[in-house]
Amino acid sequence: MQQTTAIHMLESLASGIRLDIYRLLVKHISAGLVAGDIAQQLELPATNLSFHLKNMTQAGLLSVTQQGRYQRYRANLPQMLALIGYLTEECCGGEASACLDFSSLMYCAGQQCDTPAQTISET
Amino acid sequence: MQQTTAIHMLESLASGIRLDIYRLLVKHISAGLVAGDIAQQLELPATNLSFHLKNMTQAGLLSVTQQGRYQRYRANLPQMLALIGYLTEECCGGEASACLDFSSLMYCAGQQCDTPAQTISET
DNA sequence: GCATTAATTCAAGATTTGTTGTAGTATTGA
DNA sequence: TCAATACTACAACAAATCTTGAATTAATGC
Repeated sequence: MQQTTAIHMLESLASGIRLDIYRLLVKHISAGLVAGDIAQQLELPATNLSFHLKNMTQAGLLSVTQQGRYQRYRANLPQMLALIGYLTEECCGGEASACLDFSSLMYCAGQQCDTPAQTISET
Repeated sequence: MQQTTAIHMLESLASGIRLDIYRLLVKHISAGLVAGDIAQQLELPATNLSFHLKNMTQAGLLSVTQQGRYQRYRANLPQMLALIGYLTEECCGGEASACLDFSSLMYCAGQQCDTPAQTISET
């Protein structure tokens, strides 16, 4: 990963609204959400949401597919994994796995999930 | 992790200089580096480096220990892991490990490494 | 064709951020 | 005590970012 790519991703995520958008889309990793749904769930004006969605898409955080007049957004998890790899590169002199401990974390990565995430329960 | 904490970490990392600092300190995960060494390796004026180190420390990305008149900085990897957990929370409806694939990544996490990283070879 | 809905683009103002130079604090060693 | 070193704090200007409202494009259904 290039440095500029990482910066764009981090800049994009470093905003309360965009962080909410990203985390919401991670919860709906397989199906994604259309812009209107996101606007409704996060109570954002369409104009402002559109600004942030464009920002995140250009940063590579999200992918978009058009469905008629709807735009369906999804979190780009492989790209997030690449960012994490960039951030932790060359740790322990290249022997990264030497001090790895992810057991207590709740992740979801690799390719898209095959198990659809339909249960929405954000407080 | 609170949202404000995550934002501060991401804001802090979303800068070319601070990203370089962080990655450099990840390479020296166990021993860390004093401010002067960082300034020398990244060719930064002391004033500017100090500004960024303070920013990163306040964001929780780095830890500092005083050694005489030197300040030794280290990357706070557990905090980075917490951030990653926050970003990927509730993926796949809570069944995060269902679609996990970290095999191709180079990580270093958990507590500090026990194997010192002395080999410095940034191009 | 025409009205409606979904989403984006554009311009403008307020806020925030980054860099630099100067000054200041604190530790070291003679 | 004095000078040198390591690092930090402050002020100020230039640059980038966020939000909002009005206008625009595109797809749908009658």
